[in-house]
Amino acid sequence: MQTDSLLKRNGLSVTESRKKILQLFLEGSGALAHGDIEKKAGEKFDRVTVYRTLQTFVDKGIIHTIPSADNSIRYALCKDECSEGHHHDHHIHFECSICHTTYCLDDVVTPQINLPKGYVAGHVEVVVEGVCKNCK
Amino acid sequence: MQTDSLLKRNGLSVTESRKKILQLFLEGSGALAHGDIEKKAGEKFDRVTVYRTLQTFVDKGIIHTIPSADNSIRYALCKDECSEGHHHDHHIHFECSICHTTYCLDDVVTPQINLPKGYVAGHVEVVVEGVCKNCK
DNA sequence: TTTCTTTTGCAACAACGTTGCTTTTTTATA
DNA sequence: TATAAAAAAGCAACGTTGTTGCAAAAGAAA
Repeated sequence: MQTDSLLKRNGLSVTESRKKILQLFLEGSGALAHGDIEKKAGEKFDRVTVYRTLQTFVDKGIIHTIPSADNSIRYALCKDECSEGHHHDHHIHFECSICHTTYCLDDVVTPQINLPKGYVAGHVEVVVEGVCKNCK
Repeated sequence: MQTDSLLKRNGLSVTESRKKILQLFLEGSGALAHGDIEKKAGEKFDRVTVYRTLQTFVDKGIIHTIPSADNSIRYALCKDECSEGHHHDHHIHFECSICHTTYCLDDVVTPQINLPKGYVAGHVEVVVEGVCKNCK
């Protein structure tokens, strides 16, 4: 099973909730917010478990967070380069203003930004809002 | 008074709370989260008033929101080009990972992003995380 | 000043997120 | 495969954040 090996590879014990939540990320195309997961998991798990599982996955580099301007952080699967305590999500994110799906555009890398003197750049987040290919 | 005319120019009645909150934005350099405002306004206003005032300011194009990955939207003053229902904040934002101040870098415009076929870009948000000039 | 309109504050509530602790599940090991 | 140790889940309780309806207060207009 795909989920089992992914969990084991990251040094996590294999539990029902972790498998289920990971499955949701693997089968869906878009990013998921905490609320989406609670709904899709079908009242099967406690809210607390969902919070803790998401946190664990972020810590292990299995998923990453996507910033938003509406106070609802979304999460999406990381590609292979991520590992514990070290995210490498150099791609940009796209939010469809019609269907509200959030996509990781893995092939579009974040641009180089020229900052004013004195500022040192670390991580760059780019979120593009617009209309996705399914909603045109 | 600066605040009064700014409010009037935007068709808003001049009230104590609006003046005070606007003042906070005018005198500070960084962006403010709802919580910051509640603290700085010194228990003078009801939480609800702060929420409603911020919403009103956003609607009128006086302030704009800055997305974040930590569930705490920040707000900052718009430049003159913004108006009701029409924000023009084409600048990028910078979050210092040491002092946690969020700056609007008004002179750095958002880059052009090449999206995959089928995606139509609307607004582009760029948030750079790093070390600011005061914390180096 | 008086009237009308807008905004504020309050109360109540709903959603979101966290923590400590007990029970259950998973893992490791015999 | 049975058992002990470790890890995770569930539960309850709580604090914070954000929303709504309505009465009281403040601001605008005349």
